[in-house]
Formats: sequence, structure tokens, C-alpha cells
Amino acid sequence: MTTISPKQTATADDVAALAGVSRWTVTRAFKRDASISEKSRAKVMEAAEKLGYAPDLQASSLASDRSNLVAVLVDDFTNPHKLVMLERLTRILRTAGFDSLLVNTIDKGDAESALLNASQRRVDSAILLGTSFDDSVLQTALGARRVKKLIIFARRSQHPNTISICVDDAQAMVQLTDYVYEKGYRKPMFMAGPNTYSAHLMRQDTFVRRWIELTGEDPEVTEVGVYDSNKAYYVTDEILRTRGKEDRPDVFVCENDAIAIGTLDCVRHGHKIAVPEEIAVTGFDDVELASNPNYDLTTFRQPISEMAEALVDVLQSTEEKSDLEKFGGYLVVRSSA
Amino acid sequence: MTTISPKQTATADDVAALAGVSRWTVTRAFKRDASISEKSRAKVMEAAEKLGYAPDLQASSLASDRSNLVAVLVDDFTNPHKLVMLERLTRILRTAGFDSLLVNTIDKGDAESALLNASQRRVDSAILLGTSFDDSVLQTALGARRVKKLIIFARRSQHPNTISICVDDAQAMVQLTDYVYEKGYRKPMFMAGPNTYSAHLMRQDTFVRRWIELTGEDPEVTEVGVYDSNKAYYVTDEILRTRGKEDRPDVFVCENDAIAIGTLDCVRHGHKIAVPEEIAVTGFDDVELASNPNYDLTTFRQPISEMAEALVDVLQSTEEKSDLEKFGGYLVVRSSA
DNA sequence: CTATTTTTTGCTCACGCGTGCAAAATAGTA
DNA sequence: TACTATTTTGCACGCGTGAGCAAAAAATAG
Repeated sequence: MTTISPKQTATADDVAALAGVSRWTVTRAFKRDASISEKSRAKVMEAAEKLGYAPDLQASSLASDRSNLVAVLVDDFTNPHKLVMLERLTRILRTAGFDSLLVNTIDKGDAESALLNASQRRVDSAILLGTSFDDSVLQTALGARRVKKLIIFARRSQHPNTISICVDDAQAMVQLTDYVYEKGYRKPMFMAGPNTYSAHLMRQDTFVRRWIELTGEDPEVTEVGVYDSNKAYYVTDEILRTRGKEDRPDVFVCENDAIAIGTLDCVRHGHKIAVPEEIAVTGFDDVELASNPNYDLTTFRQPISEMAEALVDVLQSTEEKSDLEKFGGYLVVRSSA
Repeated sequence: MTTISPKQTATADDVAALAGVSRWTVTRAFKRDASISEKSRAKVMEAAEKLGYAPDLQASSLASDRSNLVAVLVDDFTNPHKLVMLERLTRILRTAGFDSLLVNTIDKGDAESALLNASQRRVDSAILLGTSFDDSVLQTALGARRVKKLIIFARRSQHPNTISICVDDAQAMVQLTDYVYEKGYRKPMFMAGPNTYSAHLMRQDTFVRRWIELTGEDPEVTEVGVYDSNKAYYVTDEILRTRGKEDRPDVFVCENDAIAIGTLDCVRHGHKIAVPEEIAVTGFDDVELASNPNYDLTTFRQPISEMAEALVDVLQSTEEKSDLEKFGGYLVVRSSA
């Protein structure tokens, strides 16, 4: 490691001068399969090392029209599961040579400007790692110039010109519903998250439909409204306080783990009700806490790494496709249901 | 919103042509306090709107040597508190006109290359949102050219040429220690996280020193080694199982909330021990879950938003300073201790 | 050893914008 | 109205690189 950092950053020209070659030879030395002799590549690399040179990606993307930069839009920072996704995504993207711009789109008003800004950075594509995005956001994203691809990760959209990469929610929820049914539960209550189209389509609707198929009866549904444990706790508390023992559900089917955790806490500790003997709880996502001995939550795991790999494939493919890739996850059976 | 998106992105030249001015006038129209008449700015803006033009930040930073891009390095994605920090940081940075490059530095080997890569993007500065970074990482960061400022957020480093923005941990831990002492606990056990210099300095050492000041006795310290609830659960379990009632601590002072949550779960539910009557627990950070009725954790809150604002100030100031800014947080007293 | 093919190298032009200065336009003054 | 002070505009040049082609060098064939 050089101890003295040069005042000015070295450029390809500097390296070329030191190595006694032309600037373009330097460029080639840093390009994977360029036509260059081993001898001059070695010379260049040695000079580059000496000067601490590394190609300037800004200038590179300006000249080449490929930035190897993607914008990752996140609109929910309360779900620890998002952290896991972010971790996997950034790592796999990095391995594939992409850098990630993290764009916070919590504030609806800000979403547009943030997105516009990302497009000003010439991102190769925008990835929606969102829960409750709606079509207006998609419209903005597509309206923004320079954003070549719009990818919906871990959610699904019918919007044209977008690519969705997600778990097959319908299949997943059917699997979970069947499990609940087979375990003998007959008074389920679905705990729903944010009331957005995509989330609805995915889990709630599938559950309701499947339950009707199985039993011919409408299952109960409660709106929690957000993916928040504390909120779920209070909503659950409300239900348990206002109902007699006979009216209570025998299983809470929660739209995700965040809700399930709040619900489980309330059932077991808030009301001292035995789980799963008296009331069972299921989640969705398999967050870290779900495996905690005090929750030990029956839930559904998405194959995030596989999905991230698929994402990279999409990024690297040149063909423009509007597509939907569905992955099969698996039910994680633990003691909560 | 334009329905038909133009095939080619509009440039300042296009706008200039349409507005009947020179390209530089277009540039000025988009610059905050440029010398330009209201009339021509209006003309330019109208033309820009029509063409869907927005300045290209890549080209801009290439020409101006300011990118308004920062790299945020994160090496721990298991702590939900990190999510909160990320959210605040990205939002406040965005408001101040900065975009954030999220760099995953979990893999030590990858840290260097990721950092180098970030520097190739001409980031204005690198922000370490880390727990267990060590000096080698700092060295790499500083060695990387183009990274003008290195900022340590929510941690502290003695490393020269860095700027630390953090809560005054010494003062915070003294405050917490005093609280524990005043509450009458006399057999504390400190649950420590990763064994890195900065983390040690911060909380563990302060606790130990203060406890000795108060009582003249060395407090017990247990290495959990990571900021992970599950690990903390098992470590705590080990302690409680192998000790008789008399040998047990009367309070677990945990280095952060992640550890505290695992410990609390184990004490209360794993061993059915009353909290705080028999054994108390304290944390640090005030994560979302800490306020959950089932944890209700006594902890310490960092003023993250204030700290993020200070960060922006540092970014915007031109003077090169190697500095340390300390913020006072506050003790959040709940029922766990 | 010469002619031909293949590999390697250098170069022109372009990417989209900012800086700093000089020219032009406008406002202000007597 | 003529002249100066001030604001506004235009321009040459540079930022660091990539694409594609032409020139040079090396390898191969005859």
C-alpha cells in the first residue's frame, strides 16, 4: 500500500506515460477480453500499481453509456426482512460488478424526485424492493429517461414494461393454507398488511380463495394496515379483549413475520394463551427473529439468493423483456402452528 | 407527464436549441444562484419541461469534480437499528442533495474492493456505518484516492484524518451505569459484542471503569462476540444453566439492544425468571422492538437525526478537518431494569 | 526471404457538462 | 444623449474515458 497518496488522482494518461504506451493500451489492459499482448498488459499493470490508478467509472459510463449502477428503491425500513434482502442484493450485485444506489422512497412526495435523481445518475436499472408501491410510482419510474429496466423484486406487478422477480405467492399461500387446514384449524383470521394492490393480490386474496375452496366458508380478515409488530400487537389485543373464548380464532394467519411476531407476543404473553395449543400463528418471510426460540414461528421462506441471481441475469441480458419470474420457496414448520 | 418518451435522452444542447439560447444559459438555469435573467430562465425551463430534460449528474461531476455522491459502508445487516440509521441517513442526505451508494462490507476480503470501487465512482466521501470495522479498513479507505472525507458514524475512531460523529458513549454509559447502581443492582454482568477496538473503548471499558469507581469491584464480563439475539440467547442460557441461584447476576448490562433482546428472552421465557424483580436487563440503541410491550427494555437512545444533520454539515463544509463530534443521547427507562 | 494473414497499437471523435473570462446587452447617471 | 457600471450571455477548453477504424508490428505461409 502506498503511504503517500498523490495529490492528484492518476489518470490513464499518467499510467500510459509511465508505462511507455498509449492511453488506449492502458484502457485495454483493464478490459477483460481486449486485444492486448501479455507483455504490455504487465507493463501497464505495474505502472498502474505504482501510481495507484484505477479507471474512473464516471468517465467510463459517460463514454460508454453503461453505468453498472442500479438504483434500489426501498419504501419500508421497519421490516428486518428488508435488511436481509438488501444484504443479499448488494452483495450479489457487487459480485456481478454492479454498485447500488440506495433510494429512500418512504416519503411519497419524495419518491418522484428521488427517482428522477437516480435517473440523472444514469442507472442501468431501477429495482423496487418495495411493499406498498403503487402504479403512480411505476409510471414515474418509467417516465424517467435513462432508466432502461424496471425490476420489481419480491413483489409482483402487472404493469407492462416491468420485470417481476418474486416467489410464487399464490402457490406459497396455497401451501400454507393447506397446511393450516390439515393441521385441523377451522377458525382462521388473516392479519393483513398495507392495503395496496400488489400485496393484496399476493397473499390475502389467495388465502381467502383457497380457504373457501377448502371449507366453503369465508375466513375472517383483519386489517393491520402496516407491517409493524407493535401495531399488530395492539390490533390483536383488541380482538382478544373484545371477544369471548368461543369467538376467538384458532389460528392467526399473518401476511408477514413482522405482523406475526406482534400477534404472537400478544397471544402468548399479553393474554397468556398457549401457542399453538389454543391459538396458533403463522407468518411469511422467515426473518431472523422467527427462528428465535421464543417465537419459533411457522412461516414461509423466499429463496432470496436465487432470486438475486436471477436479477443479475436480467440486468446482464440485453434483450428488452417484460417478464415475470416466479420462484418456489418452502414452508418452514416450527412450533407456532 | 409526457406519454411518449423520446428515444434519445435530451441534452443541454437540445434544450438550448429549442429555447433559442446557448447551452451555457441552460446550465445556468439549473444552477441555484447563477447570474441569469428571469426571462431566459423561464424560456429554458419551459423548453426543458417539453423535452424532459434533466442535467446529467455523471457528466456534471466529471466536469466539476464534485459528485454529490457518498458511499455508505455497512458491515452488519442483522441489527434492525442499522435499518433505522440507514433510513434517516439516506433521507437526510437526499434532502441535502446527496445520493447514497450502499456498500456491503460484510465480507472482509470484499471490503477493500468494494471501497476501491466506490472511490472509482468519485464519491465525495465515505461513511462508515459500521460496528466492527478495524484499522485496516480505515487504512484502505484512506488509501483509496478520490475519497475526500472519511466519516465514522455512530462509532468512534482515533484514526487520524477521519471524522467521527457519535453519541458521547462514555457519558452515556456512565449515565446508564449510574442508573443501574442507583437502582440497587450489585452483581452486574456486561454482555459484550464483537471484540473490536472501537466497540470496546466505547461501552465495555466505560462500564467496567465506572463500576469500579462506584463499588471498587470488577464487574463480570461475558463475550457474546456478535450483535445477534439468538447468539445472546444461547450464551445467556449457558450462564443461567451452569450457575446456582446465588452466583447469578442480578442485572445484564448489554452492549446493545440486539444482545439485550436475546438475553431478556432467555431470562424471562427460557428460564421463567421474573424481570426485573430477580434479574434485570438493559440495552443500548432503543431499537423498535425495545418498546414492544413484551420487552419494554430500559435502553439508551442516540439522537440519530441530529447526528445525520451534523453529518450533512460536515459534507458541505469545505474545510478539511479531522474531528470528533459527540452528541448527548438520553436514557430511556422502561420496565426491564 | 517475400507476401499474406493476424494480432496489437494508436488515433480521431464523441460523451454531457462546468469553469473562467471576454463580449454583448442592459441599467443607471448626469 | 453620451457615458459608465452592472448584469447577462457566449465561448474555448477541459474533465477521463470508450468505440471503431487505420496504421504498425508480429506471426504464418509459401
